[in-house]
Amino acid sequence: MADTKTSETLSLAAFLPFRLSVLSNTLSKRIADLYREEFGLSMPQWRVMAIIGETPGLNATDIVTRTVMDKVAVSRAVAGLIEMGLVKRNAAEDDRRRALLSLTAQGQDIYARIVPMAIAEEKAATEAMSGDEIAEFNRLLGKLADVVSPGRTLW
Amino acid sequence: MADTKTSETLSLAAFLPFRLSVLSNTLSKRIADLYREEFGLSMPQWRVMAIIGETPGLNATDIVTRTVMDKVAVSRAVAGLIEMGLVKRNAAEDDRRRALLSLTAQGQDIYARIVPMAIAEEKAATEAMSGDEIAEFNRLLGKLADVVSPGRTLW
DNA sequence: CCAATTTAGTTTCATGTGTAACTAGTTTGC
DNA sequence: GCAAACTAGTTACACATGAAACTAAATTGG
Repeated sequence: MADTKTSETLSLAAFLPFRLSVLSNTLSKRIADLYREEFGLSMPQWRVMAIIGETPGLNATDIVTRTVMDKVAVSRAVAGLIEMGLVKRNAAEDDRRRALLSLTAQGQDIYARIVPMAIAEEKAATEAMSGDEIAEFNRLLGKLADVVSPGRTLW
Repeated sequence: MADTKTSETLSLAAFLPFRLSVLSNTLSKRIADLYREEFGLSMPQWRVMAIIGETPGLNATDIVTRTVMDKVAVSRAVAGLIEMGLVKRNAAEDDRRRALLSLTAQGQDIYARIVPMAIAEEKAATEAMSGDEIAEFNRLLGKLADVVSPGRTLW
């Protein structure tokens, strides 16, 4: 049976993982540039600050699970932030391996200045959508995330 | 007026650029691992193959604009694919700087084997959504992309 | 108790990635 | 018709990233 194999072709431009990747990378890069210019923070550093600002007293391992960042990336980001004087560590009393992290006064200042910028970025990106559409998009994003990383339903 | 600045906090887990980034990176990594194990292709290499398979006869610059990849990344991916014998180049007659790219027979074989895998990945990721939801998600993704990179409405 | 194992976090090393400088070919305009 | 400017693609370099090995502290079990 000469079932001529008309090799199927894929439209990359319509391929969901590709579209997601392009959008996400463009957006991330834009935000990263902004924070780097404005505050000298890398994207990993900003993520770490964002988490500590939101929930002070976490240790590095907590940050790894919450930010889905690599262990090494977190370690380096924290080291940089401490050097910049934005974050401080306090050894946990019960377990001296664990270092509890929090923002310094200076770190809180910067955090307070970044948060509105972050919110503005998000608002700018979604400006073409109605409130309902944004909610729906977030809901569907959750469905995707849930299939792709089932464990991570912590949030 | 002592307007005590109760520094606002941001929920990283609900922050759209963050959620997009985590989802996209998880998905990309999964697909990248698959292609690397199965075919020894890096993600940039797979993207280049996908574009050439879809539209043979493009040159590197075309690929840059269509894949939103870096010039250098494309150059390196193409070099690797040629070395593997999956892609061939033919200098354009009218402009000898431009190298027109197409898949070799072997390249087409691999392409034909990857396409169904890619489609299956996409299907798996969207399995929790109805057809309408998928369509809606894509539509809203387009709205976001359109705001974030206005030029790129080529597709 | 204390040796063996586990866990928190860092350092090392090998690889990937982007910016900038470069080479080669083409177009422009005088 | 050719110097200057431009474009396609590659190479070099500097930096970012992640896996694996490592250090130090804590837990486990015998």
